[in-house]
Amino acid sequence: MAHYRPHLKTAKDARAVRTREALRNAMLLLLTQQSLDKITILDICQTAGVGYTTFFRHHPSKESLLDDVAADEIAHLIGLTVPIAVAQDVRAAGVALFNYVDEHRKLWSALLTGGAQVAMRNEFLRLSREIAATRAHVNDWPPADISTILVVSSTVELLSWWLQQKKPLPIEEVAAIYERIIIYPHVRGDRIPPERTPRRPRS
Amino acid sequence: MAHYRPHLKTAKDARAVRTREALRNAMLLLLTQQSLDKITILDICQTAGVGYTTFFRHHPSKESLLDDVAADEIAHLIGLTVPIAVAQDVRAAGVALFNYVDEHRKLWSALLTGGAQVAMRNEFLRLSREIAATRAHVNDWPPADISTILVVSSTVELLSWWLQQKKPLPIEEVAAIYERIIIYPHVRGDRIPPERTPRRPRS
Amino acid sequence: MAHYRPHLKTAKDARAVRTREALRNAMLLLLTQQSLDKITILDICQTAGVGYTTFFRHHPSKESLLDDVAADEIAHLIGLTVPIAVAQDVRAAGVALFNYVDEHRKLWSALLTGGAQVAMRNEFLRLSREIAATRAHVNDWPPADISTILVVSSTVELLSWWLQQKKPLPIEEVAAIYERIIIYPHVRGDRIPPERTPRRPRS
Amino acid sequence: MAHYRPHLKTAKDARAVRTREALRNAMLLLLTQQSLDKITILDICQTAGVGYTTFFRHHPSKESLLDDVAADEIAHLIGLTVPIAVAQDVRAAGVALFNYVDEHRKLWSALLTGGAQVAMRNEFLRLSREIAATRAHVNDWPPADISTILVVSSTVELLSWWLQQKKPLPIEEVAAIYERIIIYPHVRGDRIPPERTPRRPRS
DNA sequence: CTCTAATCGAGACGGTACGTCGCGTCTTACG
DNA sequence: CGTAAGACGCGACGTACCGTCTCGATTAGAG
Repeated sequence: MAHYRPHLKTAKDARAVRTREALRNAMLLLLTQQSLDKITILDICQTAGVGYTTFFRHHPSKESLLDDVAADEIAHLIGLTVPIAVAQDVRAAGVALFNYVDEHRKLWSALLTGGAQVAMRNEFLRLSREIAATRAHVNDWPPADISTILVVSSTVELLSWWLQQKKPLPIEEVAAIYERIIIYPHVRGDRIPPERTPRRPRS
Repeated sequence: MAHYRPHLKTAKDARAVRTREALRNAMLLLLTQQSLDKITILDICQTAGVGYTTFFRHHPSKESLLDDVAADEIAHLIGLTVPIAVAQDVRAAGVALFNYVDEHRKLWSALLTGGAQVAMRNEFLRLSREIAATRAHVNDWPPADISTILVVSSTVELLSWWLQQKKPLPIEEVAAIYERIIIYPHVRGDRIPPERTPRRPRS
Repeated sequence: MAHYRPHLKTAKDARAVRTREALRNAMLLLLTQQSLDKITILDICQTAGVGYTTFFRHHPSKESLLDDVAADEIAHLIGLTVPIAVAQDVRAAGVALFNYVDEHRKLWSALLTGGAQVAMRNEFLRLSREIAATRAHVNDWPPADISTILVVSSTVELLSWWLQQKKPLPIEEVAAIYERIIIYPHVRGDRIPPERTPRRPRS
Repeated sequence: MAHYRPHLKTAKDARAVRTREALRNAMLLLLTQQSLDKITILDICQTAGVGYTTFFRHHPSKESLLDDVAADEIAHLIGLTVPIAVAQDVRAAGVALFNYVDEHRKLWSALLTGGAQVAMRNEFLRLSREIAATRAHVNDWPPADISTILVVSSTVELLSWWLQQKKPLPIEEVAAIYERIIIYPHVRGDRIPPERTPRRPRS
């Protein structure tokens, strides 16, 4: 967690805990209403019923607070899907992913459609890279880093799009998109060197 | 009026043209040095040798100037690739795309790696949607809009990544990624309904 | 007259004359609506139906235009009253003064109650000093200059006040104030002891 | 809120008090050097060693600061003279007035000859009207309001003139002008026949 | 159960950038 | 080819928000 801890011994002070909670809720509430960079620290404090200075006792910036809110969630999400994906069941991983987001739809709507999408993408990417670094690369093509980038950014885009739909696609369908469009092209076997790739797939 | 918009009939006033050009160049120069939101309107004006107020006679905001710079370029890029892609030659379209960007590497580095990536993605998306709206959808799955979003955002991510590499991949290779990872999953014929998709491609 | 003459040969150009007239009228109109320093040159030009640049062909500043409007009027006013006052008939001078202003009430209201009062006071003072300089001082006490200042500023204040009254005092009465309160203390020549003056002129 | 008004309860905050004092002093210093409307808010802040924004936390405008500076002084001045004048000793009131101004010559020079004369006249008039409203009118002629206006504006003119003289008149003399020319015509109570007043004090 | 020290709220402060307005100059296009 | 339109540089304004700081009130733990 990236937040600033004013005094180590007060980290579990009841008041401090309450303040932190209020700040997180305020951030989430405001994210449902306006874009991250339209939200001012003063807004957050007033929404949270917390003094302006107090904010800085806990976070050096808005982004830090957002990370505080988001990091846990993202870590959870990743922890939910990666193991399944590793076990080669991409379809099940996708379903788990969208199920989880659906169950916390309000939270994720705030995080992904409320103007924090870019920050979320970056945090997501950061965590994903950490995980990717610990694992052997099953494929050397495409290069690992661009794969991570494309998977993460596309996943975020898909989630964001899905959450914004008035009549969202059934989980089955969006998970299929996730699997077929986003993940599948990357995990496909290494049998097709680009230069031998047929120009038109179906020919 | 919020800002003074030069009259249409003076749009070809030599001074105004010169000023606009200076602003565009200044923006591009500054984008190579720092992120968009670190760039100050005053910075732009001083770089361009233009009065602060004059900026607002041409643009209501930095973003507007960036759009002005970017829209032409993006339109050009799209105009370069779409026709080829329509002609079913995705590989050639990719090569044309990366060739063009490579030939204007400095400009595109500024636009994509200088902190304006998000704005570029949005402008790109806007233009792409306009084009998509004019064309019949060859596939109804995945839904057209998410396809557009994923293609555009992934393309921007790939370009951005490619431009940032110290030793960039050869155009052939990056075009292959573009074709195989980004485009191909969307244009693939209806021969592989999701439910029949083998869970493990190589099995 | 203090205005800037762009081209000597155009001084009597019909168009130039028309423009000057339009500017003067616009100034007077605007003075009835707002204070002098709220009036912008652009306001004047638009009201006059004259190009912005054109203003500066005739006047270097708003104040110059105001002087142009006012100087003649003030000179006229002074020319009307001074001779009578010199002839020792202060009462008649006052009546003449207020009669003239009353006959041009609209103009003078603009000049004195429309926010140009200070400028008018200064212009009035300037002209009065010129006249005072040409005349022998009948009294050496109080010092001539402060007498001029007090008479001019008080006269302007009285006129301004009178013009702003919803139910203005009859000319007879205001002329009495002018005579008894403003002029008399300065020209006092012992012949009219103030205590014999009826407190209310008509009594 | 247009500008931030420090809360009443913080009115005695040491920092705020220090800032206000610095602003007042800066205003007075600058008034000795240039006209009020040549003085920039930035000038004031830099002279006071105060942040630009901070100015607006205390005053909505330069004029407001000037009033702040002036109101106390004017109130003091009025408080000094009115009681004596009420006690019918106009001469003593005048002497007290000019004595006080003389003792704070630097301050009053700034206020009256530094380009703030009009603002001072208005503030003076405002306060005088408040006082006049509380008192019975000894005379019904001339009308009370024009009397107040003439006395105030003439007093301000006289003070301003006096302070600008290279060789100022002795207090005795200027107080005589004040009494004979400005006050006497209004309070005329028959007891001090003007013709007995020495035309030149020393004669 | 008080007294002292920490911690909180409130917000004053210096600062940077913004977008606006008006001025007076200077260039340009048009009749 | 002169004149009216208006683009321009400039400087001041007033606002918003930032992050730091000072202050007074509240509270908690030590005596």
